[in-house]
Amino acid sequence: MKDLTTRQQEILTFIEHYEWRNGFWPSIRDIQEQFGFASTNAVMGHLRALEKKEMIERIPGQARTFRINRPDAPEKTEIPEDATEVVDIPVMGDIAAGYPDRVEPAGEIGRLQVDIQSAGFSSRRRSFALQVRGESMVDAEIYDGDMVIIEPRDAYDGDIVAALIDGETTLKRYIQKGSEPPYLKAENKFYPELYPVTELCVQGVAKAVVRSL
Amino acid sequence: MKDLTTRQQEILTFIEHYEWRNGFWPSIRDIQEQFGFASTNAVMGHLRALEKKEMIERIPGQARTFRINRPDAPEKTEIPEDATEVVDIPVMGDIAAGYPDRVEPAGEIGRLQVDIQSAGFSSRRRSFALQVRGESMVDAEIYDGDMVIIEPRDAYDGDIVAALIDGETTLKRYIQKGSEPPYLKAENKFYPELYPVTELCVQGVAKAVVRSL
DNA sequence: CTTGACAATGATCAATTGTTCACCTAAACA
DNA sequence: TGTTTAGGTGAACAATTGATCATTGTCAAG
Repeated sequence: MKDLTTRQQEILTFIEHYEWRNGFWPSIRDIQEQFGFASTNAVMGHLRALEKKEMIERIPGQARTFRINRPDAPEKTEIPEDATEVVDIPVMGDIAAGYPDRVEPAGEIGRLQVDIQSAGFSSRRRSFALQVRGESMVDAEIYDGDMVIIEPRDAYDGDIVAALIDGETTLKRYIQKGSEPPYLKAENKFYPELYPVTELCVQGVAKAVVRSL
Repeated sequence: MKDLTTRQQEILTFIEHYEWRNGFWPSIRDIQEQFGFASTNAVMGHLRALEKKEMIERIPGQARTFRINRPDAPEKTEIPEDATEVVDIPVMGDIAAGYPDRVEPAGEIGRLQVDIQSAGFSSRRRSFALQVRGESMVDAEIYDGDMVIIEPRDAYDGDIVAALIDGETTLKRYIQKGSEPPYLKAENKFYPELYPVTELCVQGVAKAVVRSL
């Protein structure tokens, strides 16, 4: 929290508090009412400011769609004093690092606990884990049976991603040069590159690999 | 999960999954698109069914306002094997069990860990805790300094509630007989009953009391 | 004295989004 | 055979809700 004016801080707090109490985000007019503004535009101004300062994200034109950028969690009051910071991540299924696959089933099949420092990924984002099947990423040191931790977001060139390609999911490196259409590349010379026929939809970017020994 | 048809289960799963991935709830048309329905009404039918079966709650007319009634959590895979199930609840301030009070400050001032079985409250709802000040609830075995765990929801007659009455908050028993206007009652004969002048707004229902010994 | 960030009014517009009406099919049921 | 339940189409409607225009005022910095 740097550079926020009092009002902006108040608005941000209200938005977070509202979500926490209600389970969904407030509308512009909910905020307006809370602060007694006579115009929705007062809220809009503050939201724009908060967005410019990267405290929140929104989806233009869509109702009640906020995302709060917590500046890498104030790391709560660490009551579970036992160890280093550990996050508890749901395992959502498995994913093929090989040839593309049926769409992985939704739903949680287990949980994985990861030490946050050693895994090298930071925030309490909505990450999830997938178990890798196949050998197509071995040159990137990702082996059959490993767990990859996926952070849902857009990919940049070179990221390793979980992607939906032509209706099937797979774990591959994401390649996008200039304005050319992106494609997927295996990290194993025995596997081919994958060019999407109809669609290529990135589900998330791999942030860490966990291997149980 | 009882009595849900396949379709209804699919819809419910999608809604939960969408929230988990995006941080906000889907619109009707988001769901429609996902399942390839030609009409939003197909979704409406299922939502009505899910609501009748009390799997979800919604706020009529408002956008993206879901609430999922998890049938008392499948109590996840208990990886933290150390003890009995413990929940970690934020302490949001204190509350007067006495005469009504200034509005309690927003924001977390500490954390409380509670054994879930012994506290007798179940789900991972959005509960929070408040520290009690005052003696007005002593006949209900709630004493000065106790922590009450509040579950945000509407109150029924007889519930002990954290309520905002005429702009001030207090912890009292909520009385509503028939269609008469509700009022608040202390559990201590030396304290009067409280009838709202302008407003009576229930902030949540007390589900448990925790007393550190 | 002007510039610029911050805060807000008031009115209006347009898109998103929930809701409803009428009507249809197929399976299950009694 | 009629009836109910689940699942769906298609069109239209209206409320919610986000976005934008023009304007006003304050206050501190240059």
